[in-house]
Amino acid sequence: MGHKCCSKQKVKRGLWSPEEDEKLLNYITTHGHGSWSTVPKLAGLQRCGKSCRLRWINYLRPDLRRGTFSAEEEQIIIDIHRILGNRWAQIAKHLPGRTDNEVKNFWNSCIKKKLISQGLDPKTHNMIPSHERAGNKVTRSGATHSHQQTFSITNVNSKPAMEIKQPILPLPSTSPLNNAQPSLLQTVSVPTSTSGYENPKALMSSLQGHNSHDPISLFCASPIENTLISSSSSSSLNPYALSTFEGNCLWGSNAMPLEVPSLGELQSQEQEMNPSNTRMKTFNEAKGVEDMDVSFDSSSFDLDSVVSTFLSGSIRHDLTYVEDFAWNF
DNA sequence: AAATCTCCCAACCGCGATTTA
DNA sequence: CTAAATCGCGGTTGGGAGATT
Repeated sequence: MGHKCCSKQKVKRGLWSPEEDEKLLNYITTHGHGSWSTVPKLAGLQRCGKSCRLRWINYLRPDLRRGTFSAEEEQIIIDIHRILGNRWAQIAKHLPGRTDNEVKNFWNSCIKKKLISQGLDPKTHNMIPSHERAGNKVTRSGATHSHQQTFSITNVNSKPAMEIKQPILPLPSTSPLNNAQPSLLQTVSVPTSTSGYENPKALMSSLQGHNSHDPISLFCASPIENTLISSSSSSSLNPYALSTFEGNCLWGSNAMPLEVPSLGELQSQEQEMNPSNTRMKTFNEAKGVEDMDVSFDSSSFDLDSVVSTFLSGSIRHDLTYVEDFAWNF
């Protein structure tokens, strides 16, 4: 049975021969792929367009990196997976020259096992309770909350500061974040006057003065995150990790959801200040790096910018997070 | 040395989203 | 506006290579 998309023609399947690779490579380098469905015919291949596309993306593209993943790449995958879950394409975007397929395979064959051997649930990135760890069995539920220590961000109205005593998500002991940034485990005190939240810039300034190099704390405390968590777009996040957010961060024991501007409100503020600017800019874009496509629409929020910020903070310590966000508040 | 097992990765499949006619 | 075509993504599979028995 062939693919639906090319059921009319006879198509070859399975591994690609060097001759086929050459044909496809030659065709695309001279003509570009255009419509993938026409590529096989024009390139003289008995393959379906879908297969050609996959072969190009995963193997023939000249900008592919290939080879074993570095420790840094591995940590990036783990860090982003903790936030996004199995969003391989999104994760791969942060690893130049790597494909989603490659990242997925690497996760399934290596990282997953490594996390399990460290007693971590690869879905939630939380510790697996010892009684569930026997035989390396990883249960889908149950491991989520048990080893999470509660920390709270107190209600704006009840206390003058919020405290973050734990990283919002547990980091593996091997995480460079743990080594490089002991401040992760320190208390962060951030003035949380109402005006501070009405003016995101003020909040950012507060954060800049307090542990501004702490990605996790800022990740938790930023108005953007609060928006994410409290909006329907939270489905973009790793649902397992998200339960951690909900259980221990914003809706924890004595915590109340913070009153922060919604994304829409932030956008309109942005528009008021700079009406010609229809998009928010990421740090990368502002620096002229490849467009990361972080345009916003009314219903969803692209996590790339958050992840970029998260990563930039964990990798580069020479810039403040306020700079990294570059929200143009 | 042969048979069997295990692991890895390239490729396939199905589905939802987006684009096009 | 709608249906068809196309694209892109994530889950899964199957075969080859190396390890083990």
